[in-house]
Amino acid sequence: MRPENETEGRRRSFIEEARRRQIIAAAVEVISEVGYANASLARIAKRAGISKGVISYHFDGKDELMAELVIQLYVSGGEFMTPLIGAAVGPHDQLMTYLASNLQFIDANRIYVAVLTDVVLNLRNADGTLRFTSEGGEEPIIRPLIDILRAGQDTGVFGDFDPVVMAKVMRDTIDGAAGRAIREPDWDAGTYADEVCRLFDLATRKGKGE
Amino acid sequence: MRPENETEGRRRSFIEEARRRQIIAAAVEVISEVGYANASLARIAKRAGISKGVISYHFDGKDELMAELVIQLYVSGGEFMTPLIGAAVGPHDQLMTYLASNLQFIDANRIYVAVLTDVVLNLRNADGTLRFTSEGGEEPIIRPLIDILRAGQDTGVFGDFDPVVMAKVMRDTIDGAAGRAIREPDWDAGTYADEVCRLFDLATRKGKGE
Amino acid sequence: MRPENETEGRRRSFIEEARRRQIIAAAVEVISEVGYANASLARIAKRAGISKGVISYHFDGKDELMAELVIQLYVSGGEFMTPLIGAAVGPHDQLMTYLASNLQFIDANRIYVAVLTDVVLNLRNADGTLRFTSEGGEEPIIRPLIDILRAGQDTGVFGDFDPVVMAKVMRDTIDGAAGRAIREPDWDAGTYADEVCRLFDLATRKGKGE
Amino acid sequence: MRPENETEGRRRSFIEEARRRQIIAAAVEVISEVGYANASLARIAKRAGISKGVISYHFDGKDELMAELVIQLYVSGGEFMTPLIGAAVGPHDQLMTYLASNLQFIDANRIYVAVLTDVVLNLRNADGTLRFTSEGGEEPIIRPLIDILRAGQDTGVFGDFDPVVMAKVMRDTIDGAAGRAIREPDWDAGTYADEVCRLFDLATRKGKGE
DNA sequence: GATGAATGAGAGTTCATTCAT
DNA sequence: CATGAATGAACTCTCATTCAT
Repeated sequence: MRPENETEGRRRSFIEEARRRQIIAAAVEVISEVGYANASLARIAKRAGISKGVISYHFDGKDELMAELVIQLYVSGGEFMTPLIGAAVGPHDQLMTYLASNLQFIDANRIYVAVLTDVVLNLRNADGTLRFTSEGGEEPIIRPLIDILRAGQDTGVFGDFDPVVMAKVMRDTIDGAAGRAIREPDWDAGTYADEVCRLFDLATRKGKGE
Repeated sequence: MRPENETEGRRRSFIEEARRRQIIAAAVEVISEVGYANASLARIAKRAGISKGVISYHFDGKDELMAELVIQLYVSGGEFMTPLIGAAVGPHDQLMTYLASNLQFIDANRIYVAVLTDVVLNLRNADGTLRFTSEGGEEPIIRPLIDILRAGQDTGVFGDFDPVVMAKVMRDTIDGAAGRAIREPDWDAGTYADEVCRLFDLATRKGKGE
Repeated sequence: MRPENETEGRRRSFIEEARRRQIIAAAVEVISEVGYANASLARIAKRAGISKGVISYHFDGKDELMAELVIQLYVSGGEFMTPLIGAAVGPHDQLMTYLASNLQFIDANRIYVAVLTDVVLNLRNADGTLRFTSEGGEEPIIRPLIDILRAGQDTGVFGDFDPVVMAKVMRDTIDGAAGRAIREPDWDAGTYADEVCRLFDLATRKGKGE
Repeated sequence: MRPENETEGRRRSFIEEARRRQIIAAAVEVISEVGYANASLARIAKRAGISKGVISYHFDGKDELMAELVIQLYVSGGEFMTPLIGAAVGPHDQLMTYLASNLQFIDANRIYVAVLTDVVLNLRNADGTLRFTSEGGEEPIIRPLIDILRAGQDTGVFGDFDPVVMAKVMRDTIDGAAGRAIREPDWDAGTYADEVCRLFDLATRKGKGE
C-alpha cells in the first residue's frame, strides 16, 4: 500500500499518473454510455481492463476519481480556448471569439462535455450538497467574460446593460448548447455559432441613438 | 390490491390520488436535499412517514413514481404560464410575457424546478437512454416560442434571424436561470427578467436600416 | 369478522363453501400456469376476481388454502375410482381395473393432477417437513392395492412376490404417469394403460411351474 | 471481479472451484432441510459461513447456482453407474445391473437425490416453464435403457412388449424409489432391489409359449 | 503495484397478513 | 361479507470498499 494518501499536490510517479489517466479515460467512456448513476467501479475497471482494486489503490475512492475527472476535463477545455481568445483584439472580437471557440470546443468534444455535465450535476458531498455547482463556484468561470463586457462598455464599444446578467445568459447559452450537442446528433455547431454571435452582437452593441 | 395496472386514464379513487400526491411530495423533498441518485425508496418512505411497500403498492415501481413526478411538475408549470401568455397581444408582448412568466414561475417554485431538472437528467429507460430528454423530445416545449417568433417576423415586428436557434437560446436561458434560482439564494428574478427581456428585445427587434 | 376460526368440522354456510371452492378453483388455475412457488395470494385473488383479503377471511392462511386444495382434489379422485374398482370381480380384474382407472383419471384430469403433485411436493409444515408426504402417510393410499394383491395370492391367482413392494412400484408407475401426462402433451393414456396392465399381469400371475 | 461470466468451460481457478463446491454443498444441505422454496441465499450463505454477496460473486444468480447443483449431482450419478452397467454382459444382466445400481446409488445418496428432485421440479425459466423437465428432456435419460431392451428383443432374450413404455415404467419405479428413500428412513434398498429385479425379469422375459 | 476474493450495507421489489371502513 | 390500504419482513442482487496474497 502506498505510504500515505496524497490529498494535494504530492508528487506522483510518471507511471502512476499514466494509470490515473487510463482509469479516468475508462470512466469517461462508461459514463457516456450508461450515465453517472450506472457507472460502477466494476464497470469502469472492466472497461480499463484492470481489476477493481486498482482504482481504490490509485484513488481515494469513487468520489475522488470523479472529482479528478471533472478537473481534468475542465482544464483541457481551458487549454483549448485561452490562446484563441488571447489572440483576439478588442472587446468585440474577444467576445465573438469566446462564444465561437466555446461552441467549437463543445462540438469537437461532445462526449467529454456530456460526461462533464453528468458528473457535475450528480457528484455530491457527504452532506448532500452538490460538489461542483455550489454557490459562487461559477464566479471564476464567468469572470473573464464579465471582464470583456466591462472593457467594452468602458471603451464605448458596448451599450448599456448589466454585464453580470449578460455574462450569465451567455454562459447558459453555451451550457445549453453542450446539451444539444449531446442529444441532437445533427446539431450544426457552425451555423449555431453564427446565429449566437449575431444575437449577442445585437444585444451588446451600442445603440444608434445612444 | 388495485384491480390492475392503470397506464392511462383509469379512474383512481380520491384517497389513492391523495396518497400518490403525498408520496410524490415526499420524493420532491428528498430529491431536493440529497439528489436523485441518493433518493432511495426507503428515504422517500421515511420522509412520507409510511412504509416502503406503500410506494410499490401505489406505483408500479420507482421509475413510474419518478415519471409521474416529472409529469405533475411539468403540468403545473404549464397551467401557470399558459393563461398569462394567452392574455398578451402581439408577438412582441407575447415574447416578453413568455420570458418573464417563465422566470417568475421558476422564482416561485425553485425547489420544484431543481428537482424536475435532476430527475429529467437522470431517469433512464431500461436500455440506458434518457427517458425525458430523448432527441426531438424538446420540440413540443419550444414549439409555442417558435410560433411567436415566426409570427413576429411575418408581421414585420421582428428582424431577420433563425427562429429555431433563437428559441433554443431563449430556452437555455430559462433553464439556466432555473439552475441559478437553485444555487444562488439571492438570485433576483425581477431584475434578471428585466435584463433578459431587454436583451432579447434588442436581439429580435427589426433593425433601423432594415 | 367471523366469531371464530373453524379448524375442524365446524359447519359452514352454503355461500361460504361456494366461496371456498371458487378460491380453490382459482388457485388450481394459477398453480397450473406459474407453479406453486409463484402462486401468490395476489395472483389467485386476481384470477378469482376478488380482493386479497377475501382469501384471508375464508382461509386461515395460505397454507390452509393449499391443504384444502390437496384434500379436495384427492377426494374427487377417490370418488372417481372407487365405484369402478368395486364393480370388478376377483383380484385379477380388480387389479387391472385399479391400474386402468387410475391412468384414465389422470388422463382426464391432467391439470388437477399436476397441481396436486406440485403442492404436495412443496407444502411444508412450520418445522420444514413436508406436510403431505410425511413418512407413513402413504399407507392409506396403497392399502387397497395391497389388499387386492394379498387376496390374489391367498386364492392362488397371483404368484409369489412381496405385495408391499409390488404395490409401491405400481403406485410409482401411476404417479410417474401423472408426470408424463403433464409434460408430454401427446401421451396416450390408452396404450400406456394396456402396456402397464400387461406388464403387471405378467409380474403378478402365477408361474407355470409354480 | 471475475473477468467475465463463464458460461461454458472457461477455466476457473482451483480456489474458485472449491468455493463453488462449498456453496453448492451448503445449498444441498439447506434444501434438504427446508425445501427449495424456502432455500434463500441468506440461509445458504449462513450455512456456508460466508456472506450473502459471495454467492452472487461466484454465481451469476440464484438460478445459475441451482442449475449448477443439478448438473453436478446428475453427473456424479452417471459416474457411479456407467462403469457398473458397462461391466455386465448381455441384455438381461445389463438390465438387472441397471436397476440394482440405480437403487443402490439412491440408497447411498438419499439426500442428494431428494434435493435433485426438489430443484428439478421447481426451477423455472423466466417464462415460467420448468427448466429441467421440459418435454423431451427425458429422452437422453432413458435412452440407454431402451437400447438394452431393444437389444434383448432382437436377440430373443426378451419377450414382446413396448420397450419405450417399459423403460418409462422402470424409470418411474426408480424415481419413485428415490422418494421412498427420502421419506422412509428404514427403506431397505437391497430387498427392494431384489423384488424390483424379479418383477421386471418376469415382465420382460420371453414367455414359455412364445 | 496489482489481483481476486470477501464483506456488509443498501437497493428495489414481492409477499402474506392485518385491519378500518 | 368484502374491500382497499398498509405493514414489515424477506427476498435477490449490486455496490464501494477492504485486504491477504
